[in-house]
Amino acid sequence: MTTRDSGAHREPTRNDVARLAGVSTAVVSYVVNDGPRPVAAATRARVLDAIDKLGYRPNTAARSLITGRSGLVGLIVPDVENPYFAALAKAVEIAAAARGVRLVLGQSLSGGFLELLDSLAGHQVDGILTATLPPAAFLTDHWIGRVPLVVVSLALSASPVPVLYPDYRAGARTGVGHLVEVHGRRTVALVTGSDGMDEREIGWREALAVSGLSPGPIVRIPWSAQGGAQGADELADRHPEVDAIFVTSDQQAVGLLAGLHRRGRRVPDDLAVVSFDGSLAGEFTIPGLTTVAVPFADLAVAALDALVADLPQDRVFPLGLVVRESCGCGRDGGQSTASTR
Amino acid sequence: MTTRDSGAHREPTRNDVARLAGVSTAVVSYVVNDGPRPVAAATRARVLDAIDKLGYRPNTAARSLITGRSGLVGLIVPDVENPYFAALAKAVEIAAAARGVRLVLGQSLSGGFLELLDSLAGHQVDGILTATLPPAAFLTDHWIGRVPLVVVSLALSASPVPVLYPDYRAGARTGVGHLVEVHGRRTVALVTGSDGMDEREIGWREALAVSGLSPGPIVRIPWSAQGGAQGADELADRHPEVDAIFVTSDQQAVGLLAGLHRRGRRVPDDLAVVSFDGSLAGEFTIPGLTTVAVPFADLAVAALDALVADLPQDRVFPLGLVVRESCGCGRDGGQSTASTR
DNA sequence: TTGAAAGCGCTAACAC
DNA sequence: GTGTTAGCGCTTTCAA
Repeated sequence: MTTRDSGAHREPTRNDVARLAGVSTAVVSYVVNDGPRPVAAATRARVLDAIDKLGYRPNTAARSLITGRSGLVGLIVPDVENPYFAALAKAVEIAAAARGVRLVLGQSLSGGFLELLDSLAGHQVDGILTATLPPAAFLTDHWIGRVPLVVVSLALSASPVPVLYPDYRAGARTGVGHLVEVHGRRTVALVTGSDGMDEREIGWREALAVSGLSPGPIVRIPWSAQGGAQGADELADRHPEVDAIFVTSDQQAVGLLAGLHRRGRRVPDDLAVVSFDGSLAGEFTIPGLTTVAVPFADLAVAALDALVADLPQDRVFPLGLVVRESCGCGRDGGQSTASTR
Repeated sequence: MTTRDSGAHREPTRNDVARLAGVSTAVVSYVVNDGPRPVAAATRARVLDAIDKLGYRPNTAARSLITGRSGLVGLIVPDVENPYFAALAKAVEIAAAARGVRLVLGQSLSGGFLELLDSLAGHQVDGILTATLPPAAFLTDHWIGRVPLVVVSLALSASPVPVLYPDYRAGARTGVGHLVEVHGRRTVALVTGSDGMDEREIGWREALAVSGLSPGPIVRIPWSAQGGAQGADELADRHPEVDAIFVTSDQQAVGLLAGLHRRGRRVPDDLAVVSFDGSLAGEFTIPGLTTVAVPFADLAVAALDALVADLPQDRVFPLGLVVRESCGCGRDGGQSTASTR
């Protein structure tokens, strides 16, 4: 019933393989790593055979000790259960797997950010992706020159490490523009998780300004569905004039939709809603959530590239608009897409 | 702007620390590991000081080479973006972090299960938790005696490795029982992702039998929100007599709710719905989803225990009922809980 | 209480 | 094409 027979099965090593194949250990390495020296076909076959017989599996810890590379990358997110970070983690894991790299996951909710970094670095990860904002002082003082670090999905300016993120500003413009131009909404509220002016807020202002509209009310709430529900209450109570809402995350939108429903405000008839993320959370809401979609896969691939190639440049990614019903588009509007402008 | 100055900063090693502190490398180990030999307070202070000055961080790969333990555990899930597995991954990461262990995440969607296992084992993980069902032959033939493996959240019988899972059967009984006993529903359909009789189906049958009811229709759909929407169509089209639904996952329930809404069936008035999981997905649906809740945290802690202690026993965990509105309980029913019977 | 040294499994010169 | 061998950074036995 138990899994480990405590030592009964010592894992076979390169030595065992060499012995069984009747070759030197170096040759085993050459075969396993496909280099750096050539190996005769017959020899290679013998080695492969021995590997198979023994069930030999290279010890990456030992390899890592020499090469300095572990084939591990760290990903730090606040909370994987959050649909946004779940989508990100999924994409990063896929991109990493495609490179033969494994993902070490760390949640910043379960420990200090710095401890997490140290722990990951101690495990010899080849690099760390963080979607949690590192302490500002930390970035400049402590980390430079250590494990490659890339900040992903956070719009940091003047960062000492590479930063890759969706174009929050253009994305917000797209979403709000849709509300205004396609659906003719005039008073677009912003329901945001940010506690200060951020890129999405700027985009929201810009889209409104382009159409000669002034900004609607701003409702600041936590980055959660719960927060969205609060936002619905605040809007219903204090801003009856609002005819559309741009909300900064799908998760907040889910709570917002539920809250508006409870308050008897109909979406999209009374209030049109456009959200931000393109996560699974908004796929089957009632009504379906129109959302500005982050290109998770592209972001993940590029972030990993930045990590392994150690590319210095920041990158910004264009977003698409996933049109469902909450904006006022009919069911037949389907899931069409328009990219950010 | 870049992170790594290519060799400019060699990571300090135990040797550097020893030299700076004027002690032998062994002493550094004693200090770092707090054993196995005692160290004089003054010496320890010098070592600690040197560690701090140098920013020394033990290389776990090297340590792992000797000790055979890496401080890494693998977690295999089909897809982290799925709210159920996201909840599981979150709980496991938290439980692991509490033990000073890091989580290596593998998604079985992005590669073969066996390759994933081999890859994780190659990285010297101390054990592997899998929420993806391993190939049956594999479990018996290939793995025993290798890295400790624990199957989590899958009800396998007669497994050669430890299996930990929520009590699907009793959980289903609780959910269906609530529909029947509290809300007096008589025709309870089962909307399930399983393609054969599973524990949840048995529980559903049992709960119905207890009340002298015969099983309602069974609708088999994929484990996705999309699948739930299909289920709603099938129910609306072919089973108008149904007055309640027990659905096997929150994610399916989300799609089901949306589908029923689209078809004009009111929940809970026309149809009461109880789901299974207790994930975030059902928290802000319209109406709020009543769901049988998996104790993710307990499961995660126990699974890790099983892994490190190499405990042979299977374990089954009781579930609670999170009561919201989809079952017919009023809003004031609140989020009360009842445990599985 | 401290130090010297063997060696964990592997890679990659370097020699043949 | 293949073999020999010096370490990678670390733990731990054994001796001092």
